[in-house]
Amino acid sequence: MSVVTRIAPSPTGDPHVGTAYIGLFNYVFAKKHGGKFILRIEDTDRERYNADSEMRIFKMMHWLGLNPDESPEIGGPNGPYQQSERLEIYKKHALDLVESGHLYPCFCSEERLLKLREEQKRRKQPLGYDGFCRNLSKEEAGACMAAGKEPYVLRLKAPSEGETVFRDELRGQIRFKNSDIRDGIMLKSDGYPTYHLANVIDDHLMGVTHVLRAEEWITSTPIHVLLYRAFGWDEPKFIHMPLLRNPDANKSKISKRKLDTSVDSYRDQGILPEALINFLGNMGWSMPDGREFFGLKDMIKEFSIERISLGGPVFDLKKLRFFNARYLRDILSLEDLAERVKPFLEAAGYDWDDEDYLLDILDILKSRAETLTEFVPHGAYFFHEDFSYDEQAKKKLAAGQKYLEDLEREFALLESYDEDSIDDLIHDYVQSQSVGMGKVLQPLRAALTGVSNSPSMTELISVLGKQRVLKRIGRALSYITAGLPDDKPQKPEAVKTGAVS
RNA sequence: GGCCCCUUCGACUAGCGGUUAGGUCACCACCCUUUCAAGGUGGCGGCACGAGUUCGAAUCUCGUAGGGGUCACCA
Repeated sequence: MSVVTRIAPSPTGDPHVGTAYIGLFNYVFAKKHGGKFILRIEDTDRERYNADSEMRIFKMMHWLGLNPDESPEIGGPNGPYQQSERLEIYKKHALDLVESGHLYPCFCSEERLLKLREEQKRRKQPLGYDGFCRNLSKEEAGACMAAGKEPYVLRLKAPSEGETVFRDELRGQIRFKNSDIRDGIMLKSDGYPTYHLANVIDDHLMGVTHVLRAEEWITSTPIHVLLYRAFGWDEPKFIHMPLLRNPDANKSKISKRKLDTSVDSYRDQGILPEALINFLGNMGWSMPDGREFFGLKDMIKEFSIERISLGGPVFDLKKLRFFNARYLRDILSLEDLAERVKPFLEAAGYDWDDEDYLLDILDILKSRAETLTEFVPHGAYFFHEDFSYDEQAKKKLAAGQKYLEDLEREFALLESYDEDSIDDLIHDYVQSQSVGMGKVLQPLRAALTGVSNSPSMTELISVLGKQRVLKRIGRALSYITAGLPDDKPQKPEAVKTGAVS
């Protein structure tokens, strides 16, 4: 049997990390077994529908490398892949179930339902439909329709006795008493199906063999099972993944209010898709050999659902950033890194003479950045000559005037401008002055960067090049003696972003 | 509240009857070092609890507790 899985997001807002998470496992599971991965859009809630969101879901999947084999974008043999375009299919199947007595029309008004719910709450009874329309005869139903009691809905006629048992591949048998299964609405009065109906019909028609979805669906699985059986269809295998959790005390289900759940937002913050995938791959799953760094291909190679753990994993930003940092400094090639960083630098208004200069900069900056965006503040002084000096730097400059004057001369005379020569020059000079390295290098750092923390001076001097170095020392010296023409108090942020007034 | 699921360091996890309970993030210390990182070394810290099964339980069973999910004309 060939494996078919699917991700079925609802386009109602920002592309969600939960979609990415479940999408990842569906994708990997399908590919592991040489099967197909389908992207289906569940847009049956026209109140919350958002066309922009749908586009962004497609983009997210591509960005993450979770490319579906069938989708609204690329089509496929079992389309359409947007549920809003499958209304006739649902209607036909729903009517079949009415015919066979598994679904029944319900004419109850919203007011009655509301009242019923309040009454149940007041009496502390279990909530749910009371079956008022459950046993209407055909004649009575017809009379209701004739009396203009439309629109009406179609409800599931859940068995009142016995139990519904199904198997979760990770948890084993799960049983529900049928009396606990409510007569839920399957077809809404606007002609759209609810999740349960649409999901079952589509999964069957699209040949889905394995339903990997979040644990929150376990309680509605018996409804789905009842539907499969009512249709006379084989059930797929159910695999319920643990729920991603908020990092709060209780570890509640991941939510927008407590955590940034937008994949787009992480992308904009400079998180790499590889890092996000890798991070998500470690949530509730582990490599057989304990490896923590792996890509999609590795995960496909080693994947098995037996290694899924069921405790809900907390979505920990710190660990995500750690993964991202590892990709930035150790896993991506310098050239690859450059391509990823460029859009962020360009957006900040930076430009550079040549590619090699950029590569050099990234090489010495990459162990200091956890996200792509951090290259912008960290790299500010590489791209502008008119940076300001922060308070620390100003103090260092004032204390180091003599050293700067000497070094300006020394560097001007330096013939071979490479790291070794620079290193020698500095060491010789420091020795000649009989002072600590810091006494000399801190003012120099201030002069070259405007800040008091930076990469190694030798690297910096080498990467900046002789011209810039001399120019900057000169500028610093004139600042010391005269103050810069625009020597206004600078906010630290101004330095960070590279913006100079 | 009913029903369902879950439970190993603060977080992510390894473990699937016999281990000094291992690794990673975070945190702390030290080393390296001109500063900031990175890196190296070490440290802190855990089997929710109680019974039972067994020669032997983190691992199996039951109970208790705790947490989560779900009870919509949302998915």
